[in-house]
Amino acid sequence: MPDRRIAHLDMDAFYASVELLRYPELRGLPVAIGGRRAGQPETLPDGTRRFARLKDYVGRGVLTTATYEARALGIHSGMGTMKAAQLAPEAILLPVDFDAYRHYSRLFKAAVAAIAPRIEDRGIDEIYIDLTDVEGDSLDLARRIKAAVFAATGLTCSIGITPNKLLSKICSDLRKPDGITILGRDEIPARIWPLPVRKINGIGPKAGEKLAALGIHTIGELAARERDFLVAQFGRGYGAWLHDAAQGSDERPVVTSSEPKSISRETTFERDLHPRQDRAELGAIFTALCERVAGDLQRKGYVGRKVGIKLRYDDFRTVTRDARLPAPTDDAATIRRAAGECLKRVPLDRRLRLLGVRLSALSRAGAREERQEVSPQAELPLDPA
DNA sequence: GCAAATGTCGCCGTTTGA
DNA sequence: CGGATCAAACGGCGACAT
Repeated sequence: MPDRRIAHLDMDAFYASVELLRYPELRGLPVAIGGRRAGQPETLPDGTRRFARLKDYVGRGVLTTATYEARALGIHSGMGTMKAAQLAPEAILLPVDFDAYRHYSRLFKAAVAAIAPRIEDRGIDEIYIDLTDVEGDSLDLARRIKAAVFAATGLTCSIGITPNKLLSKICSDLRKPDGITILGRDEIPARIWPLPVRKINGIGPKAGEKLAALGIHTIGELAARERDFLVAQFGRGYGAWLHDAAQGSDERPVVTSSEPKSISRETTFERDLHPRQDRAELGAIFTALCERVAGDLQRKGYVGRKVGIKLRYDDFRTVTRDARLPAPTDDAATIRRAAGECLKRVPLDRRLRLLGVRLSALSRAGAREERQEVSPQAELPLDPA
């Protein structure tokens, strides 16, 4: 099996960059994008716009993106908006507009597809591209793809090209923004091994901390460990995977189509709510979540057979419960009843900050389920009767 | 008195079917 | 009739990702 040629493309500060397309006067300024009703910009009679500042924000939201100017001030995605406001009170704050981001997402993906059709979707702002059978030099292709994306959207991206997804994902991040990084197997020791283990997609906070406790900080240090040692520390599956990843080996194919496994809605309340004191309010929120999930299912044409709930207590502990339905559904009232049953199985002795509803075990709504085998009577070999 | 929303996957203990 | 067994399914949950 000859080496593949896989690209990972990552849009630069995607949400923020889309916002800059419509508010060009913000270019060069620190700008952060935050959830909910972060103040909509207001247009003055003379046509100039007034923007909300981070310091004006009150609430419990987090930032989803920030421009590179804002990042220079210590702001990053996932950071509490209130906390970011302390670091950069004068930075501009904009609300998210997912419809706009989805629009530009489609545009950039279509532009890439015109050059290389084997694309794996990885969320709204990144993709893997299988370039193995595409004509042309890697650097040339990277330039062509970036030019096509810019022509279609006015947005820049960063690209890594290597023999597999693992390495390409690392590389697309090495020269950001607007960068290209091409790397062959022979360059792994020099370019990959010096990097921190956390650069590997799949090593998160927990594994990173455990590795650090073992004195393993760089990918090279991980690569130097015996496979058996890692298996002993992390278990058969994950230990072996860590070993392979550190060597830069990864055979996962580029997957060009997939079906959703679950559809969910969740919400964090303005303030923590008490299951008894705020019963009515919680009930209304719960019902609304079920209606929204049902709407999502219907719009996307799915029915689900498993209903699940998720709740987060005021101390941030999270619990889930789910239950199988007798038949798949996309009906809000049916979902609401099942979710209510799940809720009864969970201790409701303290305040809640979040509630969520999920449907899984999905199937397409259109295709009339072929009847389940229903002849339990016929096969009870343990019953001599 | 704080840390969003949505989704996937793997592990593990328990239940169930045979 | 009861016990033992094994695999699949289920349910809870943590880790990780964007």
